[in-house]
Order: sequence, then structure tokens, then C-alpha cells
Amino acid sequence: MIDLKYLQKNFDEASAKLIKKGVDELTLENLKELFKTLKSANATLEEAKSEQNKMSKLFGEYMREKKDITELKAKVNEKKEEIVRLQAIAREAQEALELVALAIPNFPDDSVPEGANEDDNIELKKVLEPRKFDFKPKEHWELAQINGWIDFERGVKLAKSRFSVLRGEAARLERALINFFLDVNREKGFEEVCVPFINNSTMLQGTGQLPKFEDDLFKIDGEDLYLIPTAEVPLTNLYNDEILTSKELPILLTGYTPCFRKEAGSAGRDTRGMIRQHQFDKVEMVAITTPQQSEEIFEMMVDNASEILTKLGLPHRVIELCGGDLGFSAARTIDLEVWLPGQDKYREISSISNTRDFQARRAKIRYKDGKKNVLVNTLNGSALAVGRTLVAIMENYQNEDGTIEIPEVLKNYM
RNA sequence: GGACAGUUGGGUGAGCUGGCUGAAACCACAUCCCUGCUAAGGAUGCGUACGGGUAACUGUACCGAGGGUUCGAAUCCCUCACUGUCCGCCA
Repeated sequence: MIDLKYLQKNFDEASAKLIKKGVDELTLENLKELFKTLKSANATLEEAKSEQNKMSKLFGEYMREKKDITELKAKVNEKKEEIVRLQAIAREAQEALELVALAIPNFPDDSVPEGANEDDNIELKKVLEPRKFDFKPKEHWELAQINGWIDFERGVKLAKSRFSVLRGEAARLERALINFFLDVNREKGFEEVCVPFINNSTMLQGTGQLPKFEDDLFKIDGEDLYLIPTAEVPLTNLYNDEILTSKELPILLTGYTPCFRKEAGSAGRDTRGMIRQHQFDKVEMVAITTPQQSEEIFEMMVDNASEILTKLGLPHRVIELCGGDLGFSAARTIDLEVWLPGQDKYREISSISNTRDFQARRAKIRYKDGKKNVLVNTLNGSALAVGRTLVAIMENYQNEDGTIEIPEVLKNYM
């Protein structure tokens, strides 16, 4: 949730920022009006209540002094009707505002480049030179077939399309990667946590998946529960509605979870292979920081994810997302894209975002700064997406006969 | 899933024969004082959210959530959620 007071006071500046992210000015104009309406509705309501409270307090006095209360009672009853009316108005204003406000994305940082979509993203650097093959590198699904690593058909049978089964060495490699990632993260100071893979709607709203992106989520029938689309949800919301002390910050968390996404709207994209699945494993980093710390921690998280790829010997590049490609909650995002020789392109394998206080405002995560309660900054990033790493290893470490080498650092984990 | 008990501020925990309780007390925390040496003593402050005010301060709401009764509810009633215990079931 954006800071509505800021929007109201610095409307032109705020709308300029949000336009960068593709929000039209009319929506913002509307939002500003709704906020104003709510404020005045609340003011009149509170005034009426104040009067009524004062009158009510008199009853105690009157009773003790044995005075006649019939007149007072009539007056209070009159006020009461007015309050009921004002209450309805205030509530309507509140609901109308929330409907719009919760659907407004975060402000991008000033440093975020202008741009409409991924074509306008900026490559910051490349790490590691892609290997030269003296044969035509295969795509991972061919390799999967040759090695018997991925059983796409039976995954579909068990669930539906976009589900798959890892077998044998691939299953072991998946597990090895998870352990390897968690270990590296822990060495960097992240506390390892193991969390529920199902969260309730309050938490999903806290991190921004709800209410706007409900279609992307798997919901548990008849319950107020959803399968998590990323560990960012449980990790960040670990501190939902809490007031932390400044001493505790920064809080660095890492956790492995499967992630469940409906992938609504990506029909036809990446249908082949396991680049885009309804269920995939991911090791996530989450940081809860003061506003002052968040920049430095952000850099650290990017470096960490990049280092992991480097340790695995996977060529990748670092991409700064432009305003138009930025996610809903993000103020700034850096993507890591790994080289896939079979596909002959770089593909996203990690996305590290600073949401500033956007999620904190929704999730009510604050810390005590002296006497004041201040919203924390929350950051999240993959380190890394496990399934895509597996794909990257398959394609980068393939031999001409389709067999696959295991990266050196993983040998202790297999 | 069934039965009973509970859910109060950062924590422990009173209040629950309805008004003077936004909430005692204790702990934690913050500032100051004393003392001097690492542990203790004293004073004051200290819930959250939103609004008004330069500020002191002040208004409204919140005692698990949502409804209801009442002029007035932490206190009474209803529904739901959660926690605990016993039973059932089970990794």
C-alpha cells in the first residue's frame, strides 16, 4: 500500500512516479478524492460521537444525584440516529478507498529507469563467459528424456499440465541444490526457517498478492487458505502486525518452499519443459530492515545470488528492471538471468526486490525508532529458483552424448 | 470431529455484580539521578491506529474477530476463529 498522505500532499510528484509504473492519472485523481471524502466523513462522525459520549457520561452523574433523565435520554436517542447515518457514510467511504488503494502498485525508486516493458530493462553486467560447444547443445527436455530425469507425462497424469516428476539423479540433484543454497545463505547470515506452505488471506494481502492477483493463486476450497506462490509470503509475514525493536534489525531469513502458481495469463508460454510449472521449488531470501539499511542489504542479496550462480559455474547477467516491468510491490528489482545454451538465451533465475515500506504498510510491520513506530523495509529475492537451476545445469553441463556432468560444488551434496 | 476451559497493552496478569478502566500490579523498555564497577538502588515516562494542533495537548476507535442488547460494554447475549485439556484420529 502506498502512503496516501504523501499522495495527497504531493500529488504531482506521486503521480509522476506511478505513471512510470503504468498507472493512469485518472485512477490517482479518484484515489485522492476518495481519501479526502473518507477524512471528512470520519471527522463529522467522530465529532458526533464525541458529543454523544459526553452526554452518555452524564447519565452516571444524573443517576447518582437522582435527577430526571427522560429529557437527556431523548436527546441522546436523537444523536444516535444521526450517528448511525454518519457511520454508514464513513464505512462506504472506507470501503471505496480500500478497493482502489489496495490495487495501486508501489512507487518505483527514482533511480529506476523509464520503460514500458522488458525490452527497456538495462543490463548491468555479465558474469562468466558462456561455454563454447563443439556440438549443438540440446534443450533441457531432450536431455531430460535421454537421461530419464524428468517424467512430464506422469506429472500431468498425477495433477494436470505444467506438473512434472523428477526421477533418480534429477531428484537427487534438486535436493542437493536446495541444501547447497540454504547453506550458502546461512553462511551469509540468513537464518534458516521452515514455514507453512499454506497461508491465509491476510498474509497474502500483506505481501501484495491479494486482492489484485487472486487468479494467480491456488485456493483451498472452503477455507480462507492459499498455497503460497513464493516463500516471500510466509517469510515476510512472519512479522505481520508486529512491532520490532531496532536492535533486532536487520532480520535476514532464508527458507526453502515449493511455490504454487496458476500461471493465469501465460497460456502458450514455455509450455515445453519445466521452465514454467504450477509447482516449483525455490530457496528464498527475505530481509526486514530499517529504511537506512535496506539499500546495502539489497546489494548484498543481489551479490549473494550472483555468487551462487558463479559457484555453480553458470554464466549469467544482471538486469535492472525498468518501471514498466517492475512487479506490483517492488520499488526496485534486479533480475539475474542464467544462460541456457539449449535455448540460446538468458532466462530469469532470480529476482531480487526492495519493496521499501509498501508491504510493511499492508502487513503492519514496524519497529520502534526511539519513541516512534516506523514502518520497516522489506526485501525479497530468490537464491535461487531450484527447478530453473536444474535446467541451467543440464544445458550448461551437457556432453555431446546427452549425459550431464555434476558441478564441482555439488559433489559433496550428492 | 466431540466435550469443557480460555483469548486483556511488548511480556506476565487483575478487572468481567455494565458508567469514575484504555485498562491495576509486576516485568521489559527509554531517559535521568545515585553508586562505582558489571550487578544493584531511586525518579519519571511508556499500548496501537486514524484525525486536529507549531507544540503542550486533544478527538475517535480498539481488551481474539464480527454482530447484537443498552443512553452507555473489556464487562451481558449470539456467531466465528484461535489456544489449552480430555476423547476420537493420525506422520
